[in-house]
Amino acid sequence: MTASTSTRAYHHGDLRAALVAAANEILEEGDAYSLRAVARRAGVSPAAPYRHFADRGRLDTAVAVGGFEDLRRALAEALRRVPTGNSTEVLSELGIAYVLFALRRPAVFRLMFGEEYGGESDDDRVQASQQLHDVLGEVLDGLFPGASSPALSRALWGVAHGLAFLHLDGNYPSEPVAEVVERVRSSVAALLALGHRQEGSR
Amino acid sequence: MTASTSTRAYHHGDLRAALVAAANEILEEGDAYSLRAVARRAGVSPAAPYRHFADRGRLDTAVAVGGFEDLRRALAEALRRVPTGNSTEVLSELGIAYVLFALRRPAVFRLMFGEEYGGESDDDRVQASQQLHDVLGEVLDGLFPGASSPALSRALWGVAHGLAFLHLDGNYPSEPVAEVVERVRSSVAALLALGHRQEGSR
DNA sequence: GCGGTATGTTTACAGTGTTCACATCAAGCG
DNA sequence: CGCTTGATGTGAACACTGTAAACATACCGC
Repeated sequence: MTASTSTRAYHHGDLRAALVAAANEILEEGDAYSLRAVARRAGVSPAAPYRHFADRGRLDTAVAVGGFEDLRRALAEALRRVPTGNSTEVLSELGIAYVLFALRRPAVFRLMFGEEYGGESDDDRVQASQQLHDVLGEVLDGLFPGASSPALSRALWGVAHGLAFLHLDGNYPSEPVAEVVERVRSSVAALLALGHRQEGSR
Repeated sequence: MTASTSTRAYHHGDLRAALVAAANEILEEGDAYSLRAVARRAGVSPAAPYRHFADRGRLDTAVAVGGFEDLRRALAEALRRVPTGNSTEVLSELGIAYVLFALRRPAVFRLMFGEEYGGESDDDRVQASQQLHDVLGEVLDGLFPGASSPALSRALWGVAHGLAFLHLDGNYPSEPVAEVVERVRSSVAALLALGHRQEGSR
């Protein structure tokens, strides 16, 4: 009745989920993150996680995948909040949600994009982020019918992603939030205004 | 007669520089990166680096700062290669140089942006990346006189930064290089074309 | 030449990822 | 019902890491 995932309940009752949860707690509290610390918080021995994850990297991947789902939810919610049709506002709101997510859960965000796990090409992490990319593509398709292209969605994701990292890395202050929001908004606006000026060159 | 840096030559002859060099070697060869590994490659004891860096994090910072300088050089060179005046091409070339740098030295690039060293606010790393930011700002000022704004330079750096990370993280294949170049170019183009369409919305 | 200080070494400790032999529990089959 | 069997967790162990402290040494200014 409880869970129905592949790994259900034996001794502990879905460790693996408990481990991922513990990892998120540690990351959010800013405590030192390690396989052992996660195991400790979940109340199991240091070797226990190895029954569910081949690697410390695999645990990281699981946490990252969860983060991607959360991020996707955050973006979807932002979309619901904004009046549809106004492309500038929609794009701004998406970018803002993206950056704010990064600032709200910096450690998870870093885990999501930080380290590449040398593992196989079927890496869940890549797949999860690909899904996110697809969502953005659909939104753009709705905003700019006909003009939507992988190139465009790439570029816009790039802006949000880049801005998020620049904040995380201390290039811009993360406080107060209102300023961050304004920074993202003005960046998107500047970008959208750019096309006009392009003519002048040559 | 040899060097004239703050830390000159005592026993070893400018360790610190040797350590940073060793670190870069290790990172570029993809070997396991650690304080001890760096010390080993420099031929000194594991404790020796502590005479030059308070922390492993400080070593990382030094490596990152070096990376920022290299990146700035790479961008400057790209600027020299491109016919001035054509804004689209200049921006494309800059973005390409940025992304290619990330792909050429992925580990260093990750070190530059990956982990935040909780240290003081006068972090060299932040300062070095700020310099990079300023350079981009000047270029934009030349390209779009009057229209240049922090917002614009933020956005454009964001694009390059985001694209670089998306490649590094496996969302896009890093080979062949020609495809990467094309991907960056088309992203920039799509972005610059965006402003035109904006009118249609309302 | 001498003393002091910058530099490097040795030794040591706690913490990490990982492995392996072992214990235990759930469940299914006889 | 009892036994095997495989999935799950434990304990002890190994090599490695970052870091600290006490010690050694070489350079430099006096």
